[in-house]
Amino acid sequence: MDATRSYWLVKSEPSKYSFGDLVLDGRTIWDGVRNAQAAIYLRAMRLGDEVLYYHSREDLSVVGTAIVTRESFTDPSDATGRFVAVELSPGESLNQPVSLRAMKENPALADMIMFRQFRLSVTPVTAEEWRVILAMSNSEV
DNA sequence: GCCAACGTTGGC
DNA sequence: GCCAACGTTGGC
Repeated sequence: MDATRSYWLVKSEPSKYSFGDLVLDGRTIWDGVRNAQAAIYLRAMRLGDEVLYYHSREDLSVVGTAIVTRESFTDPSDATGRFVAVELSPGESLNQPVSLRAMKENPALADMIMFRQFRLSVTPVTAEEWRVILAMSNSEV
C-alpha cells in the first residue's frame, strides 16, 4: 500500500471482457464508459493507481488487480468527445476471489461506494477497503 | 430471465 | 425546463 496512490474498482462482465482476457492482452483501453459520474472517476485516475477487477453478473467477485498505465484521454469510441478512457494493465490474480456477498458481510466494507451506486462501473476504493479486500483474498499485494 | 434502480432522451 | 418513456446495468 502506498499513500501517494489512489485505489479504484472497475466492473466488467466476464463474458464480455474478463480478468483473464486482460492478462492475455497485457493491457487494454478501458473505454465505453458512458456515465458522467464514472467519467469523473476515470479523469481522477493517475499512473500507478491500483484497481480491483470485479466480475459482474456471473462471478460477482473481485478476481484480480490492475494498474493504471495511461491516464485519461478522450474515449476514441465516443463521438461526442464527452467521455474518457484510461489504459489498464494486469496486476495480480487473487489467490481466492472475494465475493460480493463476503464484501457485504464485512462491516469494514459497509461504506463502499459500489454498494450505494451499484450500477456505476468505476468507483473509488479507500486504502483501508483495499487492504481489507486483499486480506480477504489471501493475497499479498 | 426478471426487474429495480437510475441515467438519458425528447415531446411539450 | 418538466417529466414520462425508454434503455442499460447488474443483483438476484
